[in-house]
Formats: sequence, C-alpha cells, structure tokens
Amino acid sequence: MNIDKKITTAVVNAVKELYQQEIFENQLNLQETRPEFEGQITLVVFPVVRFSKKTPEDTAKDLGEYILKNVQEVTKYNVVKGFLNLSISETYWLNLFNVELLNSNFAAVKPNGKKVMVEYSSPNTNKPLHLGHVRNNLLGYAVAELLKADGFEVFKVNLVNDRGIHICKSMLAWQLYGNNETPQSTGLKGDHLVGKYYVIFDKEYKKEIETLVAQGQSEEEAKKNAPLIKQAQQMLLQWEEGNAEVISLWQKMNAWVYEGFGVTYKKLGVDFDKYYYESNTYLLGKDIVEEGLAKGVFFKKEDGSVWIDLTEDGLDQKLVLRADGTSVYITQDLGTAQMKFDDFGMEQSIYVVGNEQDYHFKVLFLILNKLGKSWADGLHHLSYGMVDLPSGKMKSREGTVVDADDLIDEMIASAKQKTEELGKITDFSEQEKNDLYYNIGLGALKYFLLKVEPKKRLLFDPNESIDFQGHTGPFIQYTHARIKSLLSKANYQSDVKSVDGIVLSETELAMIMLLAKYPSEISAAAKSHSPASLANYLYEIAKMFNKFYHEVPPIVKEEDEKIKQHRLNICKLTADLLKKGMLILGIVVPERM
RNA sequence: GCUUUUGUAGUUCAAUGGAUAGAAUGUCAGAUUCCGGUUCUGAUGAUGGGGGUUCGAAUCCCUUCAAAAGCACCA
Repeated sequence: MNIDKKITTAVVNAVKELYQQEIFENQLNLQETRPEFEGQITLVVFPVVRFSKKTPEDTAKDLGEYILKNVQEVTKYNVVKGFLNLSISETYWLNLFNVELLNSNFAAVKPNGKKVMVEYSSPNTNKPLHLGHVRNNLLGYAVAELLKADGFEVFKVNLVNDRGIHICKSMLAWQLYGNNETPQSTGLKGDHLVGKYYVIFDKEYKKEIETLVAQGQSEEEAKKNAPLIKQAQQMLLQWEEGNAEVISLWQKMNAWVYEGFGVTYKKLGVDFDKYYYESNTYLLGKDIVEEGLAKGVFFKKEDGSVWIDLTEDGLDQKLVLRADGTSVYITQDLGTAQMKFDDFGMEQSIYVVGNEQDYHFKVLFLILNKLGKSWADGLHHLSYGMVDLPSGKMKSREGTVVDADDLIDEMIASAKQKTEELGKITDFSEQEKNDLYYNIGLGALKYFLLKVEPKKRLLFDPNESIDFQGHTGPFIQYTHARIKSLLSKANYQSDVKSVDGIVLSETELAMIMLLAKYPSEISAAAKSHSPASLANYLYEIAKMFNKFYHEVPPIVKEEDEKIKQHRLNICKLTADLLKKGMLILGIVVPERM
C-alpha cells in the first residue's frame, strides 16, 4: 500500500472516530507540499471541516495527531491555515527508491484488458502532407503509444480519403497537361507530383473563371460553368460508374501518392495497423440510415431526403442521406464507425482530427448515441488547433504552406550544422552521424509540437525548437546523453541495488519523489489523451536532474562506495525513464551526442 | 448574425476549484564546471475588462472585448 493510500485511509478512520461521521476517500485532496513549507505531503483540510464542525486549523491538528499515531511513516506534521503538511520518514523514501523504483517492473506495462482505436493522419490523396498534418500524425502516434504504455491494446488506423472531386482535379490536370510525367521521369516524389497537378488545375480553372467573368458571367456562374470543373465532375461520375480508363488512371496516381506518403510516414516514425479507404467506405452507412428510420430517430422529407432533428440538443437539423439516395460525409462516417467497431470490438475509439470539424463529430457521436449504439459512449474526438508560423498563417493559396518533407529535411540539416560546429562526435561513423542528426532534428520537431496542449493553437518556431537549452527536445536528449556518459565513466554496475543507511539531500529526495510519479503521470496523460503533460513531466525530470547533478559533490570522485552507488542509481533511473518516456512521444534519445 | 474554442510575464508554454500563479526565453548580477555545446542561484515581469458562485477562482456561471474556426444535399 502506498503512502497516499495509507494517509487517506487514516483520515477516513479519523473522521469516523473523532467526529462520528463518514467521509469518502474521493472527497479528500492530497498534494505535494510546496517547497517553502516543511514536509512532503499535504492534506487540504477544508473538505473535512464540514464534518468536524471546527475551524480548519483545529481540524488539521486533530487529523495531524491521529495520522502521527496511526501511520508509521509519518514523523512530523505542521499546520498552515487549512493545510496539514506531513513529513514522511527518510526510511520510507529510501525504501521506495531501492525496492520499488529500481525494480525492473517499476515502469513496466500492466495490461488492463481494454481495447482502444486511434484513427489519425487520414490524408487526402491529392497533395503532399504539410505542417498541419505533421501535428496530426505526431499527436495520433503519441496518444496511441501513451495508451499502450497505460496498458491498453491499441489499434492505429488511417482512413485515407482517396476518392472524390479533389483527386479527379489532379487526375484531369495530369491528363491534360502532364505529358505522361511520372515520379521516375521527373525525379519527384509521387505525392509531390500529384500535388503539382492539383495546383495546375487550380491555376487553369481560375483562368477560365476570369475569362467567363470577362464575358459577362457572374463569378458564381463562372465557377459552375468553367469547362474544367465540368470535366472534373464528369470524371467523378465516370469513376463512380467504374469506367476502366478513369479507374486505371486513379489507381496509378494514387499508387504514386502512397509511395510518397510511405516515405514521409517512415521519416516521421509513425505507423498503422490498418488502412481504411474511403473508396471502400463511401457507400456505407445506408443501412444505418434505414435502421434510424425504423427506430424513428431519422425522418424522411417529401423529396425523399433523410434528416435528423437535433434542435432539442441545441444543434440543427442535419441531412444524413440525399434525396437521390446517395451518401453524404456523415452517412459514410456512420457506416465506417460501425465497421470499425465490427472489425475490432474496442471499448474506446479516438479520432484525431483538426478542430474545424468539432461540429461534425459532435453531430456524429450524438446520432450514434441516439441510435442506441452501445459503443457510442466510447467515441472521442481528439481535436487539435491549427499550426501557425512566426511568419504568419499558413495559406495554401498564398504558397505559405510548409511542406512536411521539406520541413523534416531542414530540421535534420539544422541538427547536422549545430552538431558539426561543436565537433564532439568526430569518431562516429557516417551512419552513426546521420542517425544522430536525424534523431536530434526529429526530436526537436516532435517535442516542440507535442509539448503544447492539443486543443490550443500552436506557434511553431523551428529555430527555437532545436535549441539545446530551454524547454526543448534536444535539451532532454542532451541531459540523457550526459548521464550515459557519466555512467560509463563511473563504470556503473546496475546489479548493486540496495543501498541503505543514507542521508538524502533535499534535491535527492525531490528527485526520488519526482521519479516515483512516473506511472501515475503516464496514466494521467493517457486518460486525458495528452502527450503534452507527459512532455512537460519529462522536462521537469531533466531540469531537476541538472540541479541535483550540480548540487551534489562530484559523483565519480565520491569515495564512499555506498553513496556513490546510490547516486549513480538515481542517475541510471533518470536516464531510463527519460528514454522510455521520450520514446512514447516518438523521440529517440541518443547515447551520445 | 448564430455556435464553438482560445485569451496568463515583452515572447513561447504550465498550473486535478486550494497556500505567495510555475517554467522557458529575454535582460541584469553572481556561483559552479565530474566529459559537455554547459549547468546552477538570484533579480525582473502576467491571469483581456466587469460582475457572480465558493471558506477558497486562471479554472465554474453571466456579461463584455479580442483572436481563430464552424454554420453546404463538400469532405
């Protein structure tokens, strides 16, 4: 039984014995004692006051005395206003560290038997990935890994939007202006080549609109009447009819895109257990519409279109099936949700999608709820904010979009430059060097994008992200590398563990308490789907370690073997947890850098 | 216009309704340097405005201002 549990149990008993009342553990609030007061654990007394009918100070004293008598580990207490500060014995902390934290099971995953799906990435196949997608991918991956680390069985899936008017635009432009260009003939990455024709389409389309407007049409008319858009729409119809030529072009160009995406995914270090394709799912959902009609959840209008009325829930009426019987976006999402559940039978399902779709998911989940789907309560939209740059907003039309591949290459180049300037790794092989640049560059990028709460907008500053000092990935990587270097210099033996009879310094104690929180930090971060809180915790560890390392006398020169071993144990555990935690974020911490 | 989200030091980010709102960066001063481009210590400086609920509010409610997004038989 851990110390928190012992204390809360004691308080519950104290309330029973002293005040003849029943209080529940979840009404109690324990927190870490602020550094300016004596003690390590603090009970906030206010919730108990209504049971004691005494002042907060008197209540705190009552409880303090009771805990002192009944909880062996508590050696002292003091009361400041409504706060009861408890001092825990040194033996307890030392024992916690030696027996629990240094045990190899400490940060190990304990399966909880639950299944969760994380859908992320979900790109369109008409253009390459950009900075916004990067946030999505990193977030989705990290949340999935976080849930794994908290004991879930996780399925990562990617729902690819591979059909529709957008890809027809690229296809048409390639047909008209492409001269049979291929990734091989141009040396362009497949997704970039297809994206190039998407841009060309847009350019030519705009020209046509201008011409029509000059001929006297309104802009709205011109947008509808331009020959290019009509041809694209025609092509979409042919696609739906299964026209062999169109399908074959579609397959060819999508294959280029997938090859390109594959390269980007690999560089980002993300992966998927299963891909879903909208070309397979876009017809789904019609049976759910039938089901909804039968249950009276949906209603049919005179023209045959099917709707749901969500006005009682503060939303609008929402179309779920067109009058001509074809699906809309939400129809297929209804069907896809059912299919995903049928495939995996998970308790929870997380959609990592930008916040511009908040309304859509609100509606989607509400509908599934009204349809009485047992799994609807486990659906969750992990909504995240847009990414801005110091130079301003990204706008595809103005060409200020940051391409994912370019960005990654720049980060690696920047890591290389910084590392070379210092010349610390001249003995590395070429391969080792390249791996290092990659790990630092990507680590900088990933940490910077993940340290911010998902739902907030994010300002990405490439220069700041790769700084080796401050709140950055490389700072944590560097701290880890320094520890590793220290351990090897000190010839550290990990099999010597139990070291007792030591007096802990204040910072050592703080370090142990901080490291002890690892499992609960993982669990809390997983529950709130927040890699950001893990990222911040890891930074705290790195920072606290530096303080510890600075304050403690030179460890390598320490003559007392017990103290030396104990301090090296702290170093070792710090390095291990940093490594493990960063890996959840998708970041590799180098052994040397 | 309606709805949602976000407003915290100069800047970038933290803070399960709990104590004097923490970091980073920037600036200034000092200390240390076990293998570290260091690192550490101190100083500086913020909850957009106005009400309310509460023993206690950055956090919950109302209102106002600002920014962003959404409001298609698009996805």
